[in-house]
Amino acid sequence: MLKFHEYRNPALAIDLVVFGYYEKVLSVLLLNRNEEPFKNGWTLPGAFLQMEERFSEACGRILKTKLGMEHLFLEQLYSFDEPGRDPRGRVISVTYFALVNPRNFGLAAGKMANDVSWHDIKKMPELGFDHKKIFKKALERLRSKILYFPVGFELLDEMFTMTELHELYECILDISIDRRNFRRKILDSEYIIDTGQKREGLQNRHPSLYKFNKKLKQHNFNLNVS
Amino acid sequence: MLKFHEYRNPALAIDLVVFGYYEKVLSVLLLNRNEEPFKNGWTLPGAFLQMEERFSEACGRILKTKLGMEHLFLEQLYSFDEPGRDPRGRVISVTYFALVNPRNFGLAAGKMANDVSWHDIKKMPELGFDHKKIFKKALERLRSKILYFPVGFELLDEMFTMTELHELYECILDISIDRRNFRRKILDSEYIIDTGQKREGLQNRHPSLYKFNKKLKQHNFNLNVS
DNA sequence: TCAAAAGTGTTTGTACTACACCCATGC
DNA sequence: GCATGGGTGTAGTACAAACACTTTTGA
Repeated sequence: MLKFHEYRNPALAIDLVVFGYYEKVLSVLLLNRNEEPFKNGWTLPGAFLQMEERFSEACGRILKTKLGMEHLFLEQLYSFDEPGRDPRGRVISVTYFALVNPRNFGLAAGKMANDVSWHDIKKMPELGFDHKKIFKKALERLRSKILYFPVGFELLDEMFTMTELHELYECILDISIDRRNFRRKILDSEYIIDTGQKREGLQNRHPSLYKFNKKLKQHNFNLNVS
Repeated sequence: MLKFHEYRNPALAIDLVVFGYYEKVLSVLLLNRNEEPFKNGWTLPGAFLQMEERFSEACGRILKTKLGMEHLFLEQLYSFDEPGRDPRGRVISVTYFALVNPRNFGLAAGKMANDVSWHDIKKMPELGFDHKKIFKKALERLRSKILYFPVGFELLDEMFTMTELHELYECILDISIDRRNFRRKILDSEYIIDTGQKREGLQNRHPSLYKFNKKLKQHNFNLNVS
């Protein structure tokens, strides 16, 4: 009897949607391919799953070797199966999305190596394979997740002002939210803690610096925005 | 150069969590295995993905050949990757959950063929592989989904009373919900339409029969229960 | 006329919305 | 003092929770 992997099986790829937030812009990391198919076109970073490898290990491998990143927030997104999605043959793609603060990886200038760069989600180029679809699904997930889970803290510095958090929400959701109501809701939810410190050196009143409340157990908050 | 599928790839299975609701009990379809591993143990129904097959086609194949069912509500759940989850070798499992009205398939008596049967979700046996984990994830998804999506209609007859819908929600969520507030909320949401007909032959007041409003476009309802 | 379930109404409290106003800082 | 954002307060409203009461049916 054959072992399972000796049968013909579809290849299994892991593809990542890595979101970064910097200077009031939400961006995604894209790779410029240097080989066919889609040579010189943009795609999401990805790799084939190794036989003994876990999904999370493959994600870590991609993040580290292709992007130089480690220990990011990762969440499985969806698995894609269209038979024609890769012109080279049948490839199933298990996708994950990741959140990163670009400043933690020295990519703040907006560019990395020649073949990797951040792209404003509002100015996305054409993407190879079915990666546009994957990207859309990831953005949808991020937008719904941020309403009931403190996802934003992965994207900001360890300490941040209320205004920075507010701008992040408005940017991701692409809506405007009343500054004062947002503030009250976030503070009531106990997701963040006032560090007692202030951001200094600004032209006007020095805002309080907050950090994420890591001890919070219950995620009993719902940002009800229309 | 080798084709992708000529490399060693993990096998890819599709496993299904099929929920059925009948006589105020939420159940899951389980298979009694007649071969190793887990011989004579219970598992979720599943199959290996064929090379040219889509996930949804594999789901349809499992539902039809093993369970004699067709055209069910299906939604992708999650993909599982633990290297040890199948003792025979590396197998990735892409899972789906399905909703079915058992009465539509003549399974109302609670039993089917020798090796397939409904199991009350409150009296689940041990499951082979990592299927307990998959089941738990499916139940979790069902419980969260029912709060903002009219998922229940897949489980009931085409026409149903308000009380039947109410009991379904209480059963799935495993909580009690005020009958009158539930009624108002559901009616306000316009998810269901009064057919004008009544259920007759009961010992007391004849309740209205409703059906799902298929024309409803916007899913603007949120059943806020604690 | 009684029991049981269906259907309707009402009070109360909470939480969100939409605002106005004051405070701290650098210039 | 003034411009600019940060921080606080409040009236109005909508909606959900927690109730009581009436109606319809079969026996």
